[in-house]
This record gives sequence, C-alpha cells and structure tokens, in this order.
Amino acid sequence: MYVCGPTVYSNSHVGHMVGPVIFDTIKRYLVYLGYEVTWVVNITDVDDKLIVQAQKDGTTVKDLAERVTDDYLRCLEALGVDGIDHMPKATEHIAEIVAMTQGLIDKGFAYPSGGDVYFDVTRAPEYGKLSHRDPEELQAGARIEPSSIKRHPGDFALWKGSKPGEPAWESPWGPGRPGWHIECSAMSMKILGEHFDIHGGGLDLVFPHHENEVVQSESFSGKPFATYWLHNGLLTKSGKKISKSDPGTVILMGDLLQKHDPDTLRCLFLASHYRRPIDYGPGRLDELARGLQAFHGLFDRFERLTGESFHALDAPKHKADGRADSPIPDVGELRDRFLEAMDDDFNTGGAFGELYELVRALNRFADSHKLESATDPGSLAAFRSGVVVLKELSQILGLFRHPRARADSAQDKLTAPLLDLLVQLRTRVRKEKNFALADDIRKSLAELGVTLEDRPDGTSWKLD
RNA sequence: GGCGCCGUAGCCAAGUGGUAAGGCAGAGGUCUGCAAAACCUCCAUCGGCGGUUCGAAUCCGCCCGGCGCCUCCA
Repeated sequence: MYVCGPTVYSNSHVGHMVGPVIFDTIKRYLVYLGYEVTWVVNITDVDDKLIVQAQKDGTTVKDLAERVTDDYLRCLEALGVDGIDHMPKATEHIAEIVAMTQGLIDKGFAYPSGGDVYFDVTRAPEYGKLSHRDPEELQAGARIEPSSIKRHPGDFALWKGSKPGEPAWESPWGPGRPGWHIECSAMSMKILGEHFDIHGGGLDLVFPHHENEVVQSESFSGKPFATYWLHNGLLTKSGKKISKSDPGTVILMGDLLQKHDPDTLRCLFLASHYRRPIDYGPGRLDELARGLQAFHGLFDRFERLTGESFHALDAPKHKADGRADSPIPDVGELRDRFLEAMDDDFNTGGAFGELYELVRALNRFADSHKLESATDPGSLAAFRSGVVVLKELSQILGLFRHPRARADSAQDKLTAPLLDLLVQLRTRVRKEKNFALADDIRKSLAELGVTLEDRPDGTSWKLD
C-alpha cells in the first residue's frame, strides 16, 4: 500500500492528517483480517516550493525539509499513526529516479528538452484514464501554461534542469532535480514492486499527480500499476478547502494537538466515510469530545469494578482470534455489524456508530446485573469479556490507545490525595444527613472543575 | 466550458430498492437525600418536481443549492 505523503515545505495542517489516519485505520483492519500489509508513505523533500520557502526563511532546502518532516512525524505519532513501514525520501532516490527517466526516454515515452526531461503524453493513449480526462481537451482548458520547450501542453517534467544556486544532482541531461511526480513512481516501484495493491492519497491528487504516476509507471514497466485507488475526501473549513495556498484556511495540526485529545481528532476523520469531505467548523471537536465521554465513563466504570485498566487490556489482534459470541445480549451481533461496516469499503462512520451501541449494551448489562453492589463473579466475568470486545474493535479504529491526558495538572502529588480527603469528609457529613454542607462541597468543587459522583459503592471524583 | 462529488432531524452523520444506525443539542422518565453518571422513552420520510417499480432516501430525467479537480495542494 502506497500513500502520497507531504511535500515538506511547511508544517502540517489538519488536512494533511486525514489520509494518514484513514489509511492507518485501513491497514489496521486489513491486518486484523489477516493480510500482510506493507505501507509506504513518501516524503517529497525537493521541489520548487521548498526552494522558494528556504530562500524566504534564509535557510537551506535540507534544513527546511528536516524541520518540516519532524513536525509531520510528531503529528503522526500523536495521532497514533504507527503502521507506516517505509518513508522514503525523494533526495535519497535520485539514482532510481534518473534510471527511470532514462528508461522512459529509451522506450520513447519521454524526451529531453532544454536541460529538462518531459513525458510525452501523446505516446500514451491511455493517459487520462484515472481522472477521466482527454488530453486533447486539456488543451481546451487553456490553463496549462504554454511552453516552447514542451511538445504538447500536457507534457509534464520528469526532470528539471537547475539554475545556479538551486539543489542539483548530476544526470545525463545536466545538473537538475526530479520533477514532481516521478519520485512516487520510482520509490513505490523500488519498495513495493512494479505492481501493488493499494494506492491512496487525497482527492486533490487525482489529477495531475496520480494520473501522471500511472502513465509513467505503466509506460516504464509495461505492467498495471496499482490495483485499487483510494482517494480520501478533503478537509474544509466553513465549506472552503484547507490549502497551503490559501493561508486563511490553514489550521496547524500542531496547534490542534495542544488543545485536543488525539482520539477526538481521530474521530473527526473517522466519523464519516473516507471519501466524503469533512468540514471543520467551530465546536465540532468539542462536540466529538463530549460524545467520547461515554467511552471514558465506561472505562472508569470497568476500572472501578475490576481494578483493571481498559488501556492495559489484552484484546484479540486478529479476527480469527476474536469471539463471535458473548454472554451479554447484542455484543456478538454488534461486533458482526461493526465488521460488516468495515467490510463495506471501510465504512468507519457506520462502524463507529456500532461502537456506541456496544457501550450502551455493556452499561445496560452492568446496570441490570447491579455490578456495583453485587459480587457475582460470573456476571463480572461476562462484563469483562464484553469490554474486551470493545477493546478489540477500538483497536481497529486506533482509538483509546492511552488514557486520556488530563487538561490540568492532576498528576501532581497533592491533588489526588486532597480530593480523596475531601470526599471522605463529605461522606461523613452525608452520613450525618448534613446535605447542605455536602452539597456546598460538591458545588465548590464543581466550580474548580471537579465532578463528584455518588454511587451505591461510594463516591468518586473526576476532573474535566 | 470539461470531469467528478455532495444535499438525510437544530447541528454532525450511517444507510444506496422493502416502510430511516449512531453522536451532539433538546424534552420526559427510572435511579439518587438532591445531583452526576448510567439506563429507558420521545424528537426526520430523506433539496424540489416528474418518471420506473407491487414498493425508492436508495434507480432514471429535469431543476435548485453547495463543493472539488482541470494550476501548487493531503
């Protein structure tokens, strides 16, 4: 599986993470089903944009690329995108790119011109098949800049001759750098072979990038390139596409990660089908976070009842190891429905809905069996097995990998013991039926962001 | 102008031929000393108009509205 990664000239915005999270989930699911998946995401670290930006910043292309790549990797890690097997860089594959370019010239699909090398789209009758475009009509669009060194306006550069001061590598056509599309063909071919199963990327890459990848790859190898093309919908902000070339729309991923839980952000991308556009509007993330509370409520409940942490649970990693049946009503069926949704073109939105139903089924079971007050080992074990199913399915979506980070500093040594102490005192007050004082304590704590929950088996506190 | 996508409750969203998942918000209820949490119940006929069909949100046509690509873009 090959997914187009970023051109690293400026830090990642939210939109850049849609694809990685979606394809991370797709890989998780394929692995869950028992497939072996090798996932490649490229880093394009040389290109006109980088040259311009580096000059603006007064730095080198190399430094800029490294800095932006680091930001990208940090975002991936924060979001739990950990299934990428290879991240090849264009600058480390110049030899392959040159060889492929030469091969295309030898086969008559490309021609050198003025220090550049262009792919000749008229030599590939199938050009346009991916994006349903007719090369002749591309001319009619007239938005392609005319160039005297190109034979056909639709021809695209495989190799660009360099001007003095620009990053350059030696080649049979003089010093230069790769064109934009060739690195993906060269690197996917090197790592995955001439033909592979899945190629992904944003919807905005269909043309010209993927179209060009297909022609140059198939012209070179004579074999079909990717079997399946998956294009994820784009992120919009108030209806407008988020794009680096439209600075008003850019929302930096790094900024969002400061304020929001990674699970919330994953849900933003997974709550709807991957092909649909996702609109990022005000309050959207808060809304999702409120919804996620139900899960955390169940995790807390599970921990109170069993002493085990949901996050430490060991759940089946493969479908074959999971259990289809459950002593708890609906659990087996909900698991089936979750998997059916995923089987249907990775319908994460539908699958996500089943997860909520599963939470409700588990709470319903815990309520009806009075798990808080009874000590029936059988019921507790059944509850636990149901929670394991929840964990099994959550893992597929890459959710709830870690306990939620508290927004405050509850981790300090004093807060928890002090709150415990207050709760103890309040419990005594309540026993004495001094509800006015007990309610005062609860109200004051609420103002500090501490919520108290009185249960049959005691009182617990939680921080917002 | 060409290619393509979308329009489901106040908001987000699944469903693509058999009488509408789920989430947020809202209303009522159970539990509770009161709350919180949890659970239960309620809240849409699917942009509009025609057509096909025993039957359509789901298929076809037209119209209205929004968006993307055709130029760098995840």
